[in-house]
Amino acid sequence: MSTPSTAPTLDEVAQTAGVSRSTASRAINGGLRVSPEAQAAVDAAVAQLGYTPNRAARSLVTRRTDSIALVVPEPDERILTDPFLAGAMRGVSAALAGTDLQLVLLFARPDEPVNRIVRYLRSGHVDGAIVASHHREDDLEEALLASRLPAVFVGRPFASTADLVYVDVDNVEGGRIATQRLVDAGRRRIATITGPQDMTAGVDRLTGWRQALRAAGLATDAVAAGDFAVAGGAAAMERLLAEHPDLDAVFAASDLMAEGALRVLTAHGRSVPGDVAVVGFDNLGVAASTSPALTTVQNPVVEMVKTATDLLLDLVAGHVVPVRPRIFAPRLIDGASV
Amino acid sequence: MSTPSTAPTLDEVAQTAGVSRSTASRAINGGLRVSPEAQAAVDAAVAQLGYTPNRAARSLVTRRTDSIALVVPEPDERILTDPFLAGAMRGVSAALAGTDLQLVLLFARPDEPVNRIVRYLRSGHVDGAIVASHHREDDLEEALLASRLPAVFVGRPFASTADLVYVDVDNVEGGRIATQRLVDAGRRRIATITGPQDMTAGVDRLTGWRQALRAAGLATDAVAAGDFAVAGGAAAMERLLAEHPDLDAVFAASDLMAEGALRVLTAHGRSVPGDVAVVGFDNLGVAASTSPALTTVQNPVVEMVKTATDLLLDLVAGHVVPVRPRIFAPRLIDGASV
DNA sequence: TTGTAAGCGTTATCAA
DNA sequence: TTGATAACGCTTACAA
Repeated sequence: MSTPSTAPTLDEVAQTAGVSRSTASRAINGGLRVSPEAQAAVDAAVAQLGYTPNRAARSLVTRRTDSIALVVPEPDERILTDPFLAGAMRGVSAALAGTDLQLVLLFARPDEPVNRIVRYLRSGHVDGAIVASHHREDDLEEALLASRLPAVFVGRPFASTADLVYVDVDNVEGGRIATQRLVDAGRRRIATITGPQDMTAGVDRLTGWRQALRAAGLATDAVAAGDFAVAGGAAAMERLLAEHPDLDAVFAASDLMAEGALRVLTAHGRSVPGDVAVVGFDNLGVAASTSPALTTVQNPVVEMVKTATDLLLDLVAGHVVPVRPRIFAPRLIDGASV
Repeated sequence: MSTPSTAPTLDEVAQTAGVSRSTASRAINGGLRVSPEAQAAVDAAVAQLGYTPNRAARSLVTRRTDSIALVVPEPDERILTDPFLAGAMRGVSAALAGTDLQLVLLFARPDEPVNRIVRYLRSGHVDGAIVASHHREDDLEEALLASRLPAVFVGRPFASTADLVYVDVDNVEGGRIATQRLVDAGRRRIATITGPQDMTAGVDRLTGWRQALRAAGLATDAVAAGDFAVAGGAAAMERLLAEHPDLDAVFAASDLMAEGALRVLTAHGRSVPGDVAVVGFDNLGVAASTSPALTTVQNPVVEMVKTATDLLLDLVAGHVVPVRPRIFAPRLIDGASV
């Protein structure tokens, strides 16, 4: 009669404890309205049998899964090694530390229809979702909105912003203060290496760069497209040097790209900051370890994502959450590259 | 009567399609033994209602969840930005691409009892688990073994190896060929920067280094402990230079540590490879972008994890999988640092 | 090929 | 405080 291959059920716990299934259930879930004796008996039975509640059965009736998703675009090298994603994971993880919620990481593979992810999200596997660093063509936004699943975006979405809850750093302002720093340092030929233009962070930081230059009456034609990664930054720097050999400063929209730019500048015999000043963006570990250390803009990813998670938990709990962006202020971090 | 707030159920689909619930179920799950007409009617109903099966209900009866876990030690900066984890994710993701299985990333937080993770794994949320880069004190090994959940380890576990399925690269051999390369290049004072000694990869690579040096009759006393990360590698290099100023080569047990070492060497005015030759380990993107590019050892993480995932899927399917390690051969990659 | 009916393991309602 | 009992939404023999 001993079949240890099957996991123990609530019924067996109840039987072992000598109480009814309902009492056992109550004892296990907080122990409200259950006598000390019954509680003790159930606790003992649980320990003895090594009982673990079956989540499927539980969530079938409670309609909760006690896990939330972090949706990330594609599982490629660039995304996965970007400190932004690392920060996002740490933020979620930190926000979930107190609770007994689990984090589920979902990759929205670019080669598959977005509705695969949406189907997964809708099928009741998670109570809510945090969507990070999505691209324009994703249109996860409408799909999620339509699904009515509690969701919070990290980074301003392209569309439907009126109905979506999101957190973000003020990327325009970030680009502006980064560039202003270069202007203040007396630089006059200031280039930029942009982020992907299908992400709002890429677009906004470029806008900030432009604003600062216009305000200073400087030219805004030295632009090279990057992809937030090191190699892309290096390639962009090569192009900039070829097309604008007179440049005396560069604002790179990510520290990784700035790192690539530094290498290229060094290889071309341009000293930093002597010949060319460089400002990056993110300050997520990379900036401090380049040489020279980068002057950069603080991107408070961990705090942002922590906030996003807290918001999501509120939504999941059914609380009313005002639908307005939570915008974090960027802050200039001084390094030795300006 | 229209309550769009509740998700449509199989019953509604069946009703709309004019068939029984079982026929609807069959049509949705592969369509075996269902007439073309019924199939068409069900398909239409599904589309019209936007039906998604409730996973909890389904897995309650099938006892499958169609998702597998990737268990990673702690969500700290070091782990998250390590290309190893990125490679692992890509490997799992690639292996899962054909299937409709989902990847669930789980962090085994170090400050919490390991049985939290085990409880989660046991509670029926996933069909199996891949455990990557675990530490000695984790004792996830016994816990998982006891839980009878299908599991495959990436990286040789410390204990119970007889009963565990795992994949790994031959780290001893990797450390050996890396060091042999330095010996062959005529280096005689060869130091090493080790990985964490609570991980088998760290221990084994050090063993390989020692083997090569002993075989060559060289001293094995220039050892500095690192942590696989850049900063740790840099600190270790500083110590090595202080204690063994005569060293002419370094084997770093990871490319990230090698990168840190390169910086320190440069800062101390030691040329690479002129004064000091350097060999790293991993070749997961970092090696190619340092200057000089690193000579390193290929760590086939993506393939390894892909294999691990395939094994796991076999286990989950109930196939008999021989319990023996799958060991991948390391390969020396030539850079310009030797 | 189709439908009936019996669960899967929980939680929640309600009377005792 | 406790214990029957009825869901929750689905799959799957089994019978038709």
